[in-house]
Amino acid sequence: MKKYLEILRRSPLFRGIAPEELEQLIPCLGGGARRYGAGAAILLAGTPVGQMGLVLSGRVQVVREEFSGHRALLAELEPGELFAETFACAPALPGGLPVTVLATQDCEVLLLDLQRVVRSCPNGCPFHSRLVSNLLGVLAGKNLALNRRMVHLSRRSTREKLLSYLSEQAAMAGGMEFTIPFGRQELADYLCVERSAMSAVLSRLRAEGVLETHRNHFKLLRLPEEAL
Amino acid sequence: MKKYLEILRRSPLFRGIAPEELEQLIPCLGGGARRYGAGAAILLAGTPVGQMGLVLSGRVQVVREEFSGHRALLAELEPGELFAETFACAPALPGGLPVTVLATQDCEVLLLDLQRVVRSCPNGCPFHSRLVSNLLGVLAGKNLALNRRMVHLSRRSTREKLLSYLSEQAAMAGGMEFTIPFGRQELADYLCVERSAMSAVLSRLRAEGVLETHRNHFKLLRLPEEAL
DNA sequence: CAAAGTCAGTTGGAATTCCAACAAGTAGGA
DNA sequence: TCCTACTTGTTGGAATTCCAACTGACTTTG
Repeated sequence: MKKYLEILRRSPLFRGIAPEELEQLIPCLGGGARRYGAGAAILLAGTPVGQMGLVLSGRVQVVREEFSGHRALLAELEPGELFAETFACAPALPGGLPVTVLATQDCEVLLLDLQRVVRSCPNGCPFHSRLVSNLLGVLAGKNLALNRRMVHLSRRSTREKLLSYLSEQAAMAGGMEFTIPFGRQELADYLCVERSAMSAVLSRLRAEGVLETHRNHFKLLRLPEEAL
Repeated sequence: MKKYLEILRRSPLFRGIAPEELEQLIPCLGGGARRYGAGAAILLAGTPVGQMGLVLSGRVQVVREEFSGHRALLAELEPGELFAETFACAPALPGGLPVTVLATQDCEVLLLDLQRVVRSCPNGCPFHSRLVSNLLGVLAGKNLALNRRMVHLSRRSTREKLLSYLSEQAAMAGGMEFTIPFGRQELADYLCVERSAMSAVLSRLRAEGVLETHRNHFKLLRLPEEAL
């Protein structure tokens, strides 16, 4: 476990807890590192929910088994990232875990029991409250990200979705010129629109003198009313 | 405060905590009820975030002040409901609270400091862990609801959005026949599509023998492939 | 440098959605 | 019952999106 202290210290769950405190905290959470071979199921859909996981090494996929038998990839996680925390925290999921977590390579994960995280431990160790605070922060952060995306998705047209996203980015950057973290296909996926249609809309916006683009770098010249 | 014990007991935050324990817990959270007149601002956008609120009486609106000065109504809350909990739990929101919370009638609100909720109190009162658990549950539940909706919204066409929603409802009801909690306009709003276009799509699905409808009652006869 | 790959933009016809207006059905109150 | 209000379904033309295929610019790699 020692060799993973650095990863833990930077993980969203253990952030802000000093290494020496971590060594004290981990056993107190009953968390042992487990090793999984490539292709193994770490958590299986339909099984009771109670623990969440943290990737220590290797790579992990979260997938949803569709009606049709088709597998939808929901997330691909790197060391330090959390999984299943939402399900572990949700009150009573009927039908058990709605996703499967797979090891795509040989990997090690730390499985944590929610109850142990929430209850302040008998030793009264003071880092629990930081832990809880971090966990709340993770859930709230996801919530905000989902909400932000929802605001864009709820716009009806590609044009409105784009303008909504771009004006948000401008606001976050604090200016009319900014670089976005997506390529065109990724942006189209994020906004749930057709890439080619989006490209056409971007061209139109350029022609209208609304913006200029260079790859991922955007400059908004003026905001049309649709941006709200 | 006594007269609100029943509301507290049923609120998502204090659920599962007995009344006598509540009386012990509330002061320990430093939560005093505050009274606001109709139209007063309970929490103001841009101010630092640190507390969340619980409606005790009256009615409260959460609104977002848009760029344009336009006000978007995000939620309308009744006694027992929580507000601003996501913002209070999110780590460091630059720019302060992104929404304003208004009293639309005379009302009473319990404002709670997140730090007090998270830190197990000096008296070591054991209900904190239940409280934390509840709060995690609230955030996780919102997360799941947002995710569910996102799955539908991310479908490209009205038809796909509808089928996605209806097959989810069927799955939740455990059968091909179920009643949805929305009227047509509300459903269209939830799925972010045009009501009339949606009506047309429903007609087409009926004509294709995919489903039957009677007001809010639906019967799925067979699932086309687009439903995934 | 050439070949292959990737990314953004363009195009055109089919399909869908948007929008406004209207029609038909239902519920509640006078 | 009549009136009114509300909900749902329908329609038609304009606008937009979808989809597949292609072009051209730039990158990577052998």
